[in-house]
Amino acid sequence: MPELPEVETVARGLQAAVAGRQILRVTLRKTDFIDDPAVLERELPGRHIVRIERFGKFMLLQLAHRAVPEAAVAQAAGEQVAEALLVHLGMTGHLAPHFPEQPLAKHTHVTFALDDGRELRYTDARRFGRMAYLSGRALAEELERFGADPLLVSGGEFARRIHASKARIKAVLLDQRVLRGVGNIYADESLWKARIHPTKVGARLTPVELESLRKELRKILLKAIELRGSSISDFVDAGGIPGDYQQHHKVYGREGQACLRCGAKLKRIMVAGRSSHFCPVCQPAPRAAHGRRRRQKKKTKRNRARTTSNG
DNA sequence: CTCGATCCCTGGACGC
DNA sequence: TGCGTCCAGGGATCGA
Repeated sequence: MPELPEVETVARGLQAAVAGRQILRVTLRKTDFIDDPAVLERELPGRHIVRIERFGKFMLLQLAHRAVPEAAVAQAAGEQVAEALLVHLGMTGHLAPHFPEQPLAKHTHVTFALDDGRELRYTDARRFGRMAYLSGRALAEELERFGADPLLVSGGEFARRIHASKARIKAVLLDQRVLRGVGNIYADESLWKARIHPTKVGARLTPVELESLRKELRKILLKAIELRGSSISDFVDAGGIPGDYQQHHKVYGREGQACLRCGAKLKRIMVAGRSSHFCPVCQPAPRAAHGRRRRQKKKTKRNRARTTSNG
């Protein structure tokens, strides 16, 4: 299941393989995962793929009407992208270049014919992915929906974002509006490393927990990128090669096995509709959320000045 | 704002 | 061998 490290791996592979190429033709088959198929057919032929980068769990294929010299691309890095093809791999999406004589894989739904004779093919058995051509204001607005990149976010911003949520930390980590790119595997792995129970409320994390979580999450993501992602189910990179990080999973998929830190039996529970793997000893359960009586003796009413407002 | 439930979709695991 | 059932989960959506 592609999360940040897997998408980063694919994006890097595509950057090396097809950046600079021109799209000549677009062939669509099933299209229910495409925002507006007609727009793809109308806009993409003739476009040049300037650069491919990752944005959260999306790949951004930056496009232009004419070829852009490499030096100019490097110089423009980080600037506002004018137009792009957004590709989300969902659970089973693959995007990779092929030679036209290679047989079409099952569930190939989109083919881009390139100017060097190859084809960029998108396959997605379950079609949980998404594809959209966006430009200008619409593109900017789409990208603004997402939170901070967990590799780049500062300690202050990370703390502010997590602390702003009353949801359980597992749900917060999976919320793409808070952080972009974290999915189920890396959420569980980072919580285990930081010794935080998945049902602990985000707003109740201590400063120490927040900083530990940010640093461990970052380290885990970087290590996973280095190993080209986790290949469980059927993830492979743009060159068809699986990743190796699944060998390093400490809790994900290890329900019932021994915690590698304390030996306790790892557990799995559902949080926010997703299975969550954790160590019941290393990651102690938070105190019941409703246990907020006690201590109110005679303080009675202090300041009732809480704004009921919102934002 | 946050929650759970439901849906999307197919392949793989499992039981018989 | 084959069939039915359950499960995996990112994200959208809906009602509570």
